[in-house]
Amino acid sequence: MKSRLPTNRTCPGARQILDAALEVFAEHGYEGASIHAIAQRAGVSKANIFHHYASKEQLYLAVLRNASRSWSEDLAHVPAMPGGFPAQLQAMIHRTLQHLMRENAQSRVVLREMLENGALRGRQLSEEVFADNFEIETEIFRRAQADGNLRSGVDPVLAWTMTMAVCAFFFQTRDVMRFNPAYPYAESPDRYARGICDALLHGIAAPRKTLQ
Amino acid sequence: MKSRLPTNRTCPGARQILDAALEVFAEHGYEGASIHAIAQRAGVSKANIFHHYASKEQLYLAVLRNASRSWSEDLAHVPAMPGGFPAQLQAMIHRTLQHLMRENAQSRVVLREMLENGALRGRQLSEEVFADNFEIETEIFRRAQADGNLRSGVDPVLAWTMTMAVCAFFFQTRDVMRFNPAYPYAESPDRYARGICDALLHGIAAPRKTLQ
DNA sequence: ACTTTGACCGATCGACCGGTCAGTATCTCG
DNA sequence: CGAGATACTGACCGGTCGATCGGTCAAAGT
Repeated sequence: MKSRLPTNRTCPGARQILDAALEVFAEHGYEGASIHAIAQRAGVSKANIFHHYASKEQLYLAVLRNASRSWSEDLAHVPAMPGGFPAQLQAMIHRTLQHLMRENAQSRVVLREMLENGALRGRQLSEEVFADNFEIETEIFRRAQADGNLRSGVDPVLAWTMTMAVCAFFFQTRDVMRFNPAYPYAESPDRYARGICDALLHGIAAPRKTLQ
Repeated sequence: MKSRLPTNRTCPGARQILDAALEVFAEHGYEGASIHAIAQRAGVSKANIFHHYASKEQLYLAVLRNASRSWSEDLAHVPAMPGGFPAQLQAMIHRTLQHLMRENAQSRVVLREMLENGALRGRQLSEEVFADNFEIETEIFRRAQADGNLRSGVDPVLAWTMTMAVCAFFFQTRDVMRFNPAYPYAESPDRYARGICDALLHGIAAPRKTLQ
């Protein structure tokens, strides 16, 4: 009988297939990824893939699920980190950037899934994951506002959005920006994180001279 | 003989094909878009597409070129807008968000092309467009810093990056966020633009009480 | 020792892919 | 009225797609 899920944790073949599928999906997208290419990279036969996963879509969903879990696990305990609000924001940016770059393929698949809203493939899945992380991470900003560390006029949701946006944008444009000599951050994400954090906290407008 | 470029400005068929291709490419990506689907949406035969465009890739590049030109034209005269730096930043954010949403399909194709760096399809093209807009738009921040309106500790390039990031992120996550009741901005981009602009200018950190 | 089970494979299916080609309709120019 | 160029089409090509088939093989159960 055909198994609908990776049958066993210790089954080596299914894991190899999942890893290979992650890379191929990340590189070519869902439609551009062929089962043949995945099978080749995994070193198994094409038919074996359909033995472990019911269809291409199920395999893709398994990859998405894996990536989402990895993201949640990696970012979950940021709220519990020590230090004041600036230190936590710094940690959040640093962690997010680091995860995006270390788990490059996973990040690419997830981000791509969000852009392609038209396809209903992993929409519910990404909504769930997004909502989960949204809940956890905005809590940091809400608490900071309650503690008087986030400016009272700023919506915590907006602050979270900006933080995530600068991280995602860096990751997405990095490969293009790398060849732009006027953009110095492609190779130094740490410097980017520090600059972003400072600008986010204290703003980019010059202080009013009348008050200085 | 087969024409390698859209032969004539006034030829109606080529224009219909280009429009249909834009939508299909935006919806399914390069690999997922089939010539058959494009032909159907354009109301022409499949072979006719290859009469006006030498190949699927040439058609895609024409779509990309069109989208890039549209973007540049729409955003080019932001630097010349009247008002101080805050007003210009506001205008830049507003214009960018508005263009992303009005030219939804074009924006989606361009953004997708940047994420898929692996494919060398329109990489050179997107690099050129990116570099062009980069040059024009960062100039706003450089001039603001020279005029003493951008805080001296902030890199103009970083300020531009943050501005573009929040716009792109809003556009990309909008369809997912729409179903998140805790996210109030999906349906009100103007409110988002104002909030972002304020937070960017004045920061999200609470003012030091010792100095207040 | 015999059966069952699940991992795995080569061969193959029908559908669809990008692309070609011969041929037709339409228009322009002389 | 032709002659030639262009817009356009239906039929078709080789190849690849996701998916299925019958079958092999080694390990586990009894």
